[in-house]
Amino acid sequence: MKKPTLASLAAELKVSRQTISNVINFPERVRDETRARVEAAIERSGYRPSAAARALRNQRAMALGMRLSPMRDGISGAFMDSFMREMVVAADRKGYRTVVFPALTRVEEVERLAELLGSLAIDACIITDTWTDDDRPERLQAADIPFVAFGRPWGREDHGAWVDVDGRAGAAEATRFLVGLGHELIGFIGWSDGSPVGADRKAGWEQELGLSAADADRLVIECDDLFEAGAEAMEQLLERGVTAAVCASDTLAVAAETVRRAKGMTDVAVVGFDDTTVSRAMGLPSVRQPVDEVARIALDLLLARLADPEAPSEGVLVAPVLETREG
Amino acid sequence: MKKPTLASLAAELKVSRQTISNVINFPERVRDETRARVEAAIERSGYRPSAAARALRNQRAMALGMRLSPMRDGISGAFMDSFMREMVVAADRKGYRTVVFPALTRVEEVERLAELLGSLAIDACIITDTWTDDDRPERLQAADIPFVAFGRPWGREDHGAWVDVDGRAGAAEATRFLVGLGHELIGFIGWSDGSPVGADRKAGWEQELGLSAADADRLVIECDDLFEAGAEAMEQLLERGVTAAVCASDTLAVAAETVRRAKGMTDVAVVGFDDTTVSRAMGLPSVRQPVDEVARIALDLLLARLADPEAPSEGVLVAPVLETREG
DNA sequence: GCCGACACTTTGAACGATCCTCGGAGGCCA
DNA sequence: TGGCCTCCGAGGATCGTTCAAAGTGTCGGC
Repeated sequence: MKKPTLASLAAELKVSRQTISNVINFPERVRDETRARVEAAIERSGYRPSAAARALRNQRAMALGMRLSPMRDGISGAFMDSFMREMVVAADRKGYRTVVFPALTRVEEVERLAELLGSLAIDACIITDTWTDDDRPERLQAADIPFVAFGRPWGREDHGAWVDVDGRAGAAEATRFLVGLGHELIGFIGWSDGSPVGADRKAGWEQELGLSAADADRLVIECDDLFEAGAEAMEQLLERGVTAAVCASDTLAVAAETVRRAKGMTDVAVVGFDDTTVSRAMGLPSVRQPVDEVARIALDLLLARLADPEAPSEGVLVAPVLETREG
Repeated sequence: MKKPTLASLAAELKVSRQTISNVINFPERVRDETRARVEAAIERSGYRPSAAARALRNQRAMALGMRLSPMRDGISGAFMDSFMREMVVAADRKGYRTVVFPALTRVEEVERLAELLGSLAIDACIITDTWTDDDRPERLQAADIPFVAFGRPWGREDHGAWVDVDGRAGAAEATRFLVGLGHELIGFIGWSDGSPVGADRKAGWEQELGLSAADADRLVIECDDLFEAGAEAMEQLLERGVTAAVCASDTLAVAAETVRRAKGMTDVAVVGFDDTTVSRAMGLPSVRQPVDEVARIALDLLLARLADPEAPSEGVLVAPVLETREG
């Protein structure tokens, strides 16, 4: 028993290929009785349209490409994985498959995407982890590769379509939460890697407290996004009299919280970022990035672009949510 | 400037399509001079063979399918993600793309795979997280879907091709390591979910110590794979006089280590499982599953199966490595 | 000078789905 | 009854690649 095709099914049912094709793609064009008969035959035979033939004929792969983001250190490292999950789910709902591929550098990423698009294996792509002066957007535009970015155009003019989470607002909300708990000296533990995302979060904290530059400097510690470094940073902040800390990641927050617990300081509070399983398990407040919403919006932007390549590209900023772990 | 195809390139170079095809697929069939000319033209024009047309003609998608494993709790949750990474890298090296898709249940996973295979979007698949009485292997066999499993056939007879890591040997090695450090009362913190993987690791510890059933019971605590539960378990083990603990995961091990540090017990030791970034950062010994090797072997088995569907299926057990964090 | 051997190269025919054009059946109105 | 329109379906052409088979041209041997 060979795999059924449009032609074989058509011969069997004594209708034309076109009729079956219509049943699948434009059911309203076919008479009810015929449609029912064809649908039954499709069901019975287990016929599945060949994605390859479709792609060839329609010049549409119905697939999206996405680089497998490199392994990250720390507890928050799984964050991009969860975004990828949501992206794949969203694409799936719209009938798009997702092709993942490895790449060591941004340049290689763009090369691979060009290859996949050129060979009609994907129609468009999603890029993540935009950075200051990231040149992928312009490379992709130059190569005519439709894309959407998770991450805004840090220091760029035109950047194509993008979605991002307002980290500044999230950090500000976390800070307000701590102020609401009665804290007055609230520190910030951030990243020392020059990440624009980290700078944005720090800005939210700073803005909310309206600190003088000198005070801000005293209350900030920037370090690697690692457990040990975070613990060290918390020790230092506590020595400086701080009673609460906003952290740029859950990795740092979990470390800070561990220090707090070790010292039994029940009047000290910590807020993290990314709402990871670990902070959730520890009952640690954390700023959640709504990845599902981000993925949905990103996909909508991408599909809009595919539908009308001439349309101007948009950027969307999504508000994060502080999970306070209360009631 | 449209996208070049075999035919357009051939016309431009005044050679036939087949010649260009040969340059790409069987370079030795083409005269050196012609080949050089064609290669230059390919380079210059940026020609890329259409994956869709190839798949259609060859009835080979040159792609593998893999379910996006559901989000896991805990620090070790990222483990399957790292396996997926290695799998994608290995496939890529052999010229295979990887298509990922979501699925809520094992049954849905198999359905999606059948659909992808039927529509010529993939040629084969990889399944992970095999469980006691997992019926995916037989479903896949019934549907004639080539596959390889990461995970052995727990309680099954014929299971097709598989690769797994010898968790029992890993736990035994961890235990030997602790014995070598002079520990005599070594406990085990495991999972309470009935996982065969967990049982295997526990068996390795038990076997190495040659305990009586009563003693073993007293030295084992099984709980959820969560930080809080692991910390609680460690507290209890310490009360029972244990001086070292083998843990079924890094999540539990990090929790146990945190308890140890909080109590300042420098003569107590903990060993984890999965060699995650967190345990690495804490300098905690951990049993590493060589995912890259597993992925390579899994892919080899899968490709062998595709090359010769009649060949008997194999199972391979890979030895894990204890990372002692010493010099 | 003819033949076969050999090394390349070309041509036609698939792979399976969809677009496009066209034809037949039936209904409606004059 | 004839003309016209609508609704469905039929068949050819097409997407870009590769296989199979047939076609060129060159050379040596007899």
